[in-house]
Amino acid sequence: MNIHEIAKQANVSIATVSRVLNNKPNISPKTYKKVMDVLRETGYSPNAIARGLKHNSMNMIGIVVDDIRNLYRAHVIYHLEDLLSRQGYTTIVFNACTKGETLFSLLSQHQFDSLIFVGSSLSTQDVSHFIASSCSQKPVLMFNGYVGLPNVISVICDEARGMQMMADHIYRTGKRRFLYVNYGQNLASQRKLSGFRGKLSELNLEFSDSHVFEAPSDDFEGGCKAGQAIIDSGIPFDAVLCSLDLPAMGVIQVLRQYGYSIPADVSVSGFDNLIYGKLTPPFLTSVDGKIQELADIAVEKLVAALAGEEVSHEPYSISPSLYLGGTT
Amino acid sequence: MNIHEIAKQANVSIATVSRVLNNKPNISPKTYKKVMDVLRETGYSPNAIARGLKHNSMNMIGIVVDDIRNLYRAHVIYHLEDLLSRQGYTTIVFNACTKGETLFSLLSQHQFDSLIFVGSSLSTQDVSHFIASSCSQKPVLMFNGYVGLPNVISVICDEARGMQMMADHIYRTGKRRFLYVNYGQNLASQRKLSGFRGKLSELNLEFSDSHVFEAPSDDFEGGCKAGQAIIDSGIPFDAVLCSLDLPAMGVIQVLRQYGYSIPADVSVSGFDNLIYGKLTPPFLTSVDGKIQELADIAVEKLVAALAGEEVSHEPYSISPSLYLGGTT
DNA sequence: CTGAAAGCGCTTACAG
DNA sequence: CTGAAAGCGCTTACAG
Repeated sequence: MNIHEIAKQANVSIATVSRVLNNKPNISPKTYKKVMDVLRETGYSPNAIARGLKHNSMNMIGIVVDDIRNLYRAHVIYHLEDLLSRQGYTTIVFNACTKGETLFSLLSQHQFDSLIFVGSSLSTQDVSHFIASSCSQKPVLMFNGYVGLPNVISVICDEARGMQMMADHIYRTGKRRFLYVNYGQNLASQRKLSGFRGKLSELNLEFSDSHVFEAPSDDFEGGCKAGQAIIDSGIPFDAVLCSLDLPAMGVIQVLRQYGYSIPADVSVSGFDNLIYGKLTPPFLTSVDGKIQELADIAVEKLVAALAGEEVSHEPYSISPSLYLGGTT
Repeated sequence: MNIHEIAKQANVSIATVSRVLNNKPNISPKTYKKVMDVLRETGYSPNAIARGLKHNSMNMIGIVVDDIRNLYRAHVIYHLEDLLSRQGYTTIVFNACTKGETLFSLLSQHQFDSLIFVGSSLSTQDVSHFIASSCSQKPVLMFNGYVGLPNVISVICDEARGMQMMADHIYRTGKRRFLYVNYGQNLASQRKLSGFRGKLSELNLEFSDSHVFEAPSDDFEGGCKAGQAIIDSGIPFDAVLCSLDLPAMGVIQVLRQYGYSIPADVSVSGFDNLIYGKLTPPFLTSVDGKIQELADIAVEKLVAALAGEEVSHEPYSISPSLYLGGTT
């Protein structure tokens, strides 16, 4: 069923059918009705590919994410898809972790209107090169990431500030000996750690590299190992700030095994405020990155750019908030 | 940059460029090299939309899911995307929960090669009607769902069997007074409950409708409320089987508050074996639906169907396995 | 207000 | 082995 058949049945030209289909002006009511009736009868829906060829766009936006099984990212993708679909865009998610070398070739094969990279783990040299060489003509969005190119919009959560707020909050509860559990080396983790360091020095608290513990993985298990390392280090402490929720759960687990009471003996905090921290009380105190709000802003800026508006390429940053659970 | 420019630069016809692009036979090595050189120089990549118009397919598969923020579904989507992209298909995820009335019109606008519905919450009359009326010519896959139409492939986890295995396991640990926490009325929850009932009657254990408690939501909170209802009912019990992991966590939480020791006084089990149950010991005993295995089979069948092979429309079912944590 | 025609960027018989 | 031409299903100036 194509536009020619509709035209034949309605006794008009395909141009007229097309006009009805696209709500163009200058159609006589009689003709409009005649075509509409056939459209309804046949349940015809126009071929999006042909339409896309004409417009050189299928209103599709590619979203690249490391691995959607991560709950934070699943939330981001969910909101981006929701907001963009309301604007008439279709989103296509690529899990970078399964693509390897083929990722960039996949991305260039499609005629995407725009690309979104979710998570600072994707603010890499490779991605930057790719955008510069194959994607410099269309708007690109880094969600919680940054790449210094003129066509790239960045929206980020001010993680440094989040960590400062958290350290400040825990300080006010009376704790003074802070440890830090980090995971990874991407931009987000660097921002978190530097915010934390800054606040501690502002508070005149002792802090050195030996107070930073690295979780070997960004999950519960990784947190357990970091917790064990903390115990083994023999360093005295009464607060452990973690750069992610899941490792924080592991840390709590190990500290409890060693007889520490949370938060009486030790305060523990996470980052992202995911449901993971709310499955058993006391709920995990965490930094909330306001995913939905960030997604709102991101989509607004991207849609403006897609409409041809000039947009600032200064990274736009929002301040997170604190979720106060029972672990601090 | 289009095929005409490449042809001009290489001094051949567009037909020849197209042949090189598609690795067609009957090209002289000399011509091949000439074209290849230009292709490489320019970094040209063919317009997928134009190609799609010719083939009337862009090798795209729509995936419909209620809400990708659910971890079980995120895992399913992840594996489907991975497997299908290896077969050259691009997947497009629609979160049905945000689409409302527009879902079906969105699905028909695109020229998808196939549609996948993930989760038994989508095995509805509406979906069935839609497939019958607008999608009867292409293969459709119900992932852990079922619709009785000739072009629909179904792969399902045998949840009834999973619940039987779980009841049997708990029975062997000596428990005799079973309660059940249900959520929702979809096919999966019905299969779980009926499997559970069947096993109990086989074991000659007392069981009635008053032993089934409904979680008002499929999350931790819903489980807490079901747990409270169990306490309030005054019914004696030493095992609570839950139809999902998250509510099981809530049940455990409330039972602990009332002084029950898990699993000494009460065994509690979940379903799906997600990470939620592994954030604090004892880990939640749960039924593992073998998502990855199911996805493998699903994609294999779908790809066969897309290649035109006749496939059986009998639902294909795999047996889950038990993950034995510390709550039973 | 309506239609004939060109064209979007490819692929693929067909002819040579 | 290669090219000219038709055609995929639309949209959109252009002419009337």
